[in-house]
Amino acid sequence: MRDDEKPNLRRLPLFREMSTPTFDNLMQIAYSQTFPPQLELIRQGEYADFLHVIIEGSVELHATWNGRDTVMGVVHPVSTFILAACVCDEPYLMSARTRERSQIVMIPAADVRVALRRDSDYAMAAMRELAQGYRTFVRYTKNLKLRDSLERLAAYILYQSHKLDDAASIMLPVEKRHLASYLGMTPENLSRSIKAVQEHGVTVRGLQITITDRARLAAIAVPDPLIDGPGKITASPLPA
Amino acid sequence: MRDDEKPNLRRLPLFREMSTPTFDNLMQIAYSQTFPPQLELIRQGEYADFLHVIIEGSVELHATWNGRDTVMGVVHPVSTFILAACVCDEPYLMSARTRERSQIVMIPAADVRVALRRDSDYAMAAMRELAQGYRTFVRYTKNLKLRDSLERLAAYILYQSHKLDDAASIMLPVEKRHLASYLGMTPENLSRSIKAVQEHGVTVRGLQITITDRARLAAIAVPDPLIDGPGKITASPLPA
DNA sequence: GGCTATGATTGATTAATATCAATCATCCTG
DNA sequence: CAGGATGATTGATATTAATCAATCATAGCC
Repeated sequence: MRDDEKPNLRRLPLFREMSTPTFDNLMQIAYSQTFPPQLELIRQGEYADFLHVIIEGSVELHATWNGRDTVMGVVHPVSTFILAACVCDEPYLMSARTRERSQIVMIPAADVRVALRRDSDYAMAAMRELAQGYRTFVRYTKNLKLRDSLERLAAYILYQSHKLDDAASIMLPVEKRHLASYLGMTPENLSRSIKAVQEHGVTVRGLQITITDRARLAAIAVPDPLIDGPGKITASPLPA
Repeated sequence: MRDDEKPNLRRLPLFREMSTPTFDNLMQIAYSQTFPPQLELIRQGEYADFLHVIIEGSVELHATWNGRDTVMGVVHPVSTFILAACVCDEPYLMSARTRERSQIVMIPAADVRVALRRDSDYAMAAMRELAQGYRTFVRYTKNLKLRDSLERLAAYILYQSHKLDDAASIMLPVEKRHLASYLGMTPENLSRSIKAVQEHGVTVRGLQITITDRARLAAIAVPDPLIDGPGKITASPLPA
């Protein structure tokens, strides 16, 4: 991989605190690659060969069973994914595909495990990353189990706005049918929920959503940091 | 805490590989307590004061929002819970209550964090525990999003049997309404699903469930280790 | 510009699940 | 043993969400 890409990685929480020799060693065997859109990077069930770090673009995590498919999350730069599978040396539980042209750094999982054993600061960072990821998933599950679909949409809008300093207007970062799947509903249902939520302090035009009455929207969403997350402080990590 | 309780803890993956001084030090400040049934040990939103280890009994993890409540999991001996909150030094995302009279060892979270920094083997073990817990939650979420309620019940029965060496007959380990909540449905709905599943290779009397035709049941459940877990190999860890 | 592919929306319908109300077991207790 | 609590079940109904089918935008693209 190119030298000018390394500082980006070095800034990541997972790599920030590791020793320089360990980092340089990992970087020598890591390689960087740019993938076209819609490419399946990882298929669930395969063994974890590489820790992936997304540098540019975005990657969607999804899961399949018995012919059905659901979006589990989206990973944005700069963060790692499928750390858990690498640590456990077990099969991936989710698949991953690029949503757009994306640059990914891949580090062989075996080398990651060696580095973890050798560098305790690195292990601490990995531990924190996994703990964050664990909590992200607990919140996601609470959202699914405790809110119905209209409430989930309202909370999603409110949270997206909150991440942007409570901006009144936001653009949906993904196609609507992918958002629908992520929120645990069908595209048709999302369409109707979008119509319904416009009775509660929101106007929608295409992918642009404007909050006209935050209090009314919040009355539906009942935002809660124990579900929606801490706000604009950190990027959400999503290992696997 | 009593000396004769320590070997039980020492056997835990999380404590097995740590150095003896670190372990002894932690044990000096840890204390063991027996709680009555139905006692709220942890309330979601509070800050993580203690890492909890369950020695005897069982503990239910649940989550609350806007007056609704849902069961997120059950923890059995010997395992830890709410590790993630301790590691992150952030509020608990779930509440925990004893299901029966239970013995719990509590280790101050601050001391756990110190021990993690000092003992890299301990950090490695915590990392693995968190990775396992993360994966457990990914599977749980996949189950909720990809299967409908009858399929979830069928998979649950099949998996409980599988954990007991494919025993033909199992006893439900929890009250039905708690199982219903865990499986993401109402008690009434579980009742009807139990009736429905008896058309597919199962007979139920009270809490006892007998599989009469495994293939027929599997045709509904479509068991998958990427959702249901690895089988009878390990106890499922559930930190937080 | 018209054509085509893709995704979004809408309407009609069905299926799944929740809710409400009542009854039925079961167990515990006095 | 009767009475009372608790949880399970059942039936009727309402709500929610999924499915099916069609239409509608939009964005390339020739």
